[in-house]
Amino acid sequence: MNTLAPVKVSFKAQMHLAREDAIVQAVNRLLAEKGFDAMTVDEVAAEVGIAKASLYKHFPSKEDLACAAMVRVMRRAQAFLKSLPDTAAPIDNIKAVARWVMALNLAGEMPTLPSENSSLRGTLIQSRDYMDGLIEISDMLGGWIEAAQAQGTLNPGLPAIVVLYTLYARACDPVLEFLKAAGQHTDAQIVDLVMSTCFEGLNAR
Amino acid sequence: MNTLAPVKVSFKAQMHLAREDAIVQAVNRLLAEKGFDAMTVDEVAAEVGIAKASLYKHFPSKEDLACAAMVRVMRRAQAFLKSLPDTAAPIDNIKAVARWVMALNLAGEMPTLPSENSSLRGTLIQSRDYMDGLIEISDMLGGWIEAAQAQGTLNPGLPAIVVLYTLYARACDPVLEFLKAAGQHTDAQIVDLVMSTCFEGLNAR
DNA sequence: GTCTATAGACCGATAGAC
DNA sequence: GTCTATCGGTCTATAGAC
Repeated sequence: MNTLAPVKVSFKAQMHLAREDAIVQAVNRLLAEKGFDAMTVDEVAAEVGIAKASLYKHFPSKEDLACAAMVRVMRRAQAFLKSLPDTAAPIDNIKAVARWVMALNLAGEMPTLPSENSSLRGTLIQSRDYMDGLIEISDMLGGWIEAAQAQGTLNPGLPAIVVLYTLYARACDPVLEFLKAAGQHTDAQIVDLVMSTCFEGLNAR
Repeated sequence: MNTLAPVKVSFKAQMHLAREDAIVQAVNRLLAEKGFDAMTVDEVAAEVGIAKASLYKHFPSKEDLACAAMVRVMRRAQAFLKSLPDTAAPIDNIKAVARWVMALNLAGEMPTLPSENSSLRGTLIQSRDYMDGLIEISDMLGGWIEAAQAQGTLNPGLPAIVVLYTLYARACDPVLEFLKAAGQHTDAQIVDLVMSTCFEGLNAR
């Protein structure tokens, strides 16, 4: 590092980061739109408007590309979680999170989780950034879930892990896109409907 | 057709159908295990124990292969629906269907639906067999849903289409495999838990 | 002159099709 | 068992910024 020209270095680094952010945003969108397998590296390069070779200056593989996008989503979720008031009722925070992820999904910014044996899975679970984020999010949500169950606002008969997984699954619920494709409801109405089925269930009350 | 040897022709046709059934079963299993994109035609041939070329004697493309498997699932669902008593309460029939598809999922026999813009979608919606089955199933379920809402056993505030899509989505709910992977519950317990979250919701009642 | 990004050709492997 | 297309990944030559 040339300490006599700190501005130049900073500027270059800034450019680098800005481009990296543009790349990750594009990957995030494509990942949400078509999934990991269907997304091609050429598409990503085309969408960002840079050469494919330049992509590999930033990320060593397609998996790392997708991983970076997943980490970004994770960080956004962490930021949202931390923005919620600790003084609020845990059930309200849980519902706020559910609404937030559903809105993200409807906005086409929620990558589908690679539940299956994709090559992505291996990269993700080896990524410290991803796993740390996932664990922190799970811990925060888990705390709220148990608190809400103790307060009698969430069904205490359900294991907390079931509630947690259900919330994760709702983030990628295909019902959202089905209803959007049906075109009979606005995005806000769709979120309300799925929130209702998720928390109140299908039964009459 | 040689009408002087009807037995032989029938035998050949039977063999043909038997092999076709073996193929479709294998495709069904692989489709459930890894999804359409990750499934390769070579795998299918290997699993059935026939040459890859032989596959193309039965099905013109990978999409048609998968389509046949989807039609098979659809037919099984239709058969199950028709086995349910018309005299039963509609809500009971709906829940029986939900349990049945969840069990199918846990048994590794429920192909993941191609919600995205997969090449499968096009083939499916152009398939008369698939679409007819889907429509008939949707009609039967839709009738039960509206009847249950009229009886006050299903939440009448939800559009019937939302209930229908929610049931379809639960058939492929990743929560099932998550809980199975967690290994803390038996298949029966998992079905009970997801049935609870689906119909009673996460809220305390 | 040096560094970096670009464009585009290129390679190898995989997998669908026949 | 062969053909061919696609796609992840690499390489080289050119251009431009400093």
